[in-house]
Amino acid sequence: MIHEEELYDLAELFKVFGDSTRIRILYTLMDNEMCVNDIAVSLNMTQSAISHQLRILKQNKLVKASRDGKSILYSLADDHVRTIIDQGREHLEE
Amino acid sequence: MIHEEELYDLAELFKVFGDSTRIRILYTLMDNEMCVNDIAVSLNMTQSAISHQLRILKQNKLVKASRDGKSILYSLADDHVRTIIDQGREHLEE
DNA sequence: TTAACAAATGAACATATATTCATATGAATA
DNA sequence: TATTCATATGAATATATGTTCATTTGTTAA
Repeated sequence: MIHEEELYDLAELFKVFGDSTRIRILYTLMDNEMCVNDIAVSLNMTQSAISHQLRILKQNKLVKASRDGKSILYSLADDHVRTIIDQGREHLEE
Repeated sequence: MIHEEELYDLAELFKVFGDSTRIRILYTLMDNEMCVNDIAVSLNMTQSAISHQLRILKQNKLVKASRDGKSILYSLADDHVRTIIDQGREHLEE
């Protein structure tokens, strides 16, 4: 049984996955952790745009950050990210 | 390996789940199939708003429709809907 | 065949949100 | 400690999208 409030939280969570920039960031981080600027270069977007989206991903506990010298390395927070993406892919494959 | 285009499709799919009205509709349909008006009453929304959202859900193959007398019954298209929602819930539970 | 009714549609509006641009922040290292 | 550099932030703008309202569509049942 799901409560009304939980459904809103669920929608919020999926909304985070429902943006191409964010999901490309998540995909980029699937292989290895990366710093903000490298992600920006990799996705051919500005540092600012990536930083804004990383904040949302971090708020929703989909990525985590750790400092490495001057840079901050981002990586996937846990395996749910992969699982949720995989389920989505399975749905699309039909 | 995921292609760029597939990532856009994934974002589109999750965008569908990322709206509270749509996810409430999906949740409502988890128990049993329902007609448009009953969904509207159940969620305390207009028939039009529900119909608009059902169209998006149908386009993305998350629900399917079948006629029953004057009404049209909607139901979940397949088990991926449940699985994706369940994965989202698991993430939230932490 | 036609009246009635449920659902679908389209335009308009309001709101949410992604990106840009300029700038601030803050930790590292010289 | 001062400077440098990567990242974060805030305001502004443009765009996307959800709901409403009025109306149309299309099927059922009389």
